[in-house]
Amino acid sequence: MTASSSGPATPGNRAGGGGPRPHRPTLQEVADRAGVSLKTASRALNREPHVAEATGERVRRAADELGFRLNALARELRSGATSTTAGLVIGDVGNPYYSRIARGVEREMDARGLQLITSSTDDDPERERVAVAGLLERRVAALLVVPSSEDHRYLESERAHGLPVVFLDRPAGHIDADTFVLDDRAGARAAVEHLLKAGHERIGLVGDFSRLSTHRARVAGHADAMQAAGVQGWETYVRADCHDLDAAAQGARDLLALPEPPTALFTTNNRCTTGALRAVAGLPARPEIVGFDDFDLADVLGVTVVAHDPEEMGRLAARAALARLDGDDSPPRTVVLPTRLVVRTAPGTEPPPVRDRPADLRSSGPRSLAVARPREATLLDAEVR
Amino acid sequence: MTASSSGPATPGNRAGGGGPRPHRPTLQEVADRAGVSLKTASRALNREPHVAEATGERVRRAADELGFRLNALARELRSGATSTTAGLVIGDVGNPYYSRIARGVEREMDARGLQLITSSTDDDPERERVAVAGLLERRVAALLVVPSSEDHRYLESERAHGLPVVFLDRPAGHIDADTFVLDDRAGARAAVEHLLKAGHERIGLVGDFSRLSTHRARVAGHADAMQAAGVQGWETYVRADCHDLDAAAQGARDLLALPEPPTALFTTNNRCTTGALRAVAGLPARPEIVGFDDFDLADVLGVTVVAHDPEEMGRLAARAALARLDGDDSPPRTVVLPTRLVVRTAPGTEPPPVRDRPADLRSSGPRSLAVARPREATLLDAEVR
DNA sequence: CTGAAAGCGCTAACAC
DNA sequence: GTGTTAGCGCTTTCAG
Repeated sequence: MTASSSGPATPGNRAGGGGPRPHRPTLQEVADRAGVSLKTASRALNREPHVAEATGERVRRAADELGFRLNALARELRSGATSTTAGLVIGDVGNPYYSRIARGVEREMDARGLQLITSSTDDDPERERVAVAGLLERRVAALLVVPSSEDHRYLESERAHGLPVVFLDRPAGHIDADTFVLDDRAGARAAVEHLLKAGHERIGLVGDFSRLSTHRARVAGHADAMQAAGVQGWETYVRADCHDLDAAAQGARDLLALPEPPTALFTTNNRCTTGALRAVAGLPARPEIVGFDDFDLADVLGVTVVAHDPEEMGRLAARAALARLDGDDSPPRTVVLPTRLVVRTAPGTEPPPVRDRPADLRSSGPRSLAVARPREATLLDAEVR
Repeated sequence: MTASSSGPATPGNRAGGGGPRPHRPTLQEVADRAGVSLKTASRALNREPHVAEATGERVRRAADELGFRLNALARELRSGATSTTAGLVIGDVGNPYYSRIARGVEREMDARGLQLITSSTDDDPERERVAVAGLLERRVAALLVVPSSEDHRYLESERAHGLPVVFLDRPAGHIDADTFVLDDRAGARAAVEHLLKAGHERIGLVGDFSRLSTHRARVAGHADAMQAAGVQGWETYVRADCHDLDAAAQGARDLLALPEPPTALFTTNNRCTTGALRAVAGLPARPEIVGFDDFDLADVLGVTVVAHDPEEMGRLAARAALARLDGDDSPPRTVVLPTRLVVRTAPGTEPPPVRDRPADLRSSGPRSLAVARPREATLLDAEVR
């Protein structure tokens, strides 16, 4: 897409030229104009007590006339070690999953008067490092991170210096800090058990980067279900490293092109689900799809999903960080948030017949509203394949 | 959703208690430890020239040992009027439309070394005011705003003080500043003409808050098409103020419950489209839907949309802001980005027969890749209903 | 190549 | 209720 514009662009002289950049008024100038001391002006503008009504009014008028704004940089430098910002490092704000996390975090921080600086890393460990460094220099009051890297020892000293550090979505490496994750393994297991109960045996898996712990945990859950059902050779049907829609669609197509193609797919996140749905759209024999992550049109499309609430995860993580700021010095905890299998039927599609399965499988139906058990970072252990 | 956690929360003493908050090392301490002056330490850590290799190395080692981080607040306070942050004010990061804008802005700012502070306003003018004030105090290097309020004169003095201010998605009020908007009116007109050409006459409209200029412009485009086709009484089929999915679904249901229900719907943004799709899912006679904004599963669902690229809009706006920072002092411009009608057919659905329409209508088909014409904020004039 | 002094804009701590 | 003094942590300026 291109666009026309109604004015020619001037090359521009580097380093903040651009016409006369007028002077920004300082507090001292406001004070002078109002005929008071610097400190009185400060008090008036910060609406501190012990300022006469008339004086305060005069100062505020002077400030308005000058177009004055308090300088938060100076205020925060002077009055403490941390700024009134919080930092959030995620994979990609453009991805609905992360953007809902961001929304939840933002709401809580906003309620506390903190503005949120968000950085997307595209799940690149190096970019995570750079983003975090920037936030630390900026003296954020709290730091929330969806880890891409494997080792977060570099944040240990920050924690020791009193910075609240909270991890989301994936456990951090080699650091003992507050962490909020989903019950990836149980959620995935429930999804695959659902497909097994519906009579499927050749169940394909389309997943994200294999280096991501969430991916590994979800594959582990898939394996749990398959092994419990006594299904062999499921590893053939696993396609990982599908990080975008096209890769996911291709992964799904590859699976369906196998000599004995899968009759169902488990897609391990929202992008994989969308990609797979594209791949199977219009196919005569559309395989059944169960996806991890709920999405807006899943009900319309009748797609069964492993649902959870990313915004809530963001809120909880933010609240934990704020509690630390308020002096909570209890030991770091890992909170495992439950998932919920939401079974849906494609419109105009008869649900496939449910074949009888062994009892051990039948007993473990959808984990509706399962209560999370605390688990200490065991998700990292999910080593499968 | 609830979750259990593995540790009790302590109420916490206000104001940054939380165990012994150790001292954060300063540059002076690093310098002392390395046995150099403060200024030499500064030069070494900022990798400025004129520092002996050995000296630099010694300083950086001392910094590492102390866990030192430069303080961006202090640096930026000392070295200029603006920080290395940029501000973005949008409706809701959790909404894919805005989050893609945010992504585009973030990419450009990141390339320039600016971190992005994002605030969601829920399209509330008062919250816009508060968010902007916070960003200004923080001395953001540039400010990008999706306007919720009607009057942005309060930003004129900031612009005069040299702050690049750019508006996105909707024109600002009473201020002459760079603006990037969509060709809402033409896009809407193309959408409705498409439906008219397909033989529909009773075309419902489900839209957002009527106070939003984008809504008004899209209704105007709807009106353009209806009037050109000589269709009367279309106003009966307009439902506005559907700001969330439920409201949109309800709006669609209301329309379909009319004595003479519409046979097609034009939904004026992604939320309205999703809501309407929910409302019509499973209906025996599903009305045809054309939506403003493309979305991930539109192809799978076979929904015709008015497509455009929010991320690109974000990038362009960010680039314009950065150009101003680099001294571009050309007159403010308004860039109208084109939309593109993407026609899709629902899977398993025969496209409805195309009735013959008057020639004036046939001549104005889908505006595929229409080139935008510059327009000076005329979108605000879209007064319909 | 290195250092000493000054001060960015504001608030803390104490006067008065 | 108001003013004075000092200084947050760093970079700038100017000397060596």
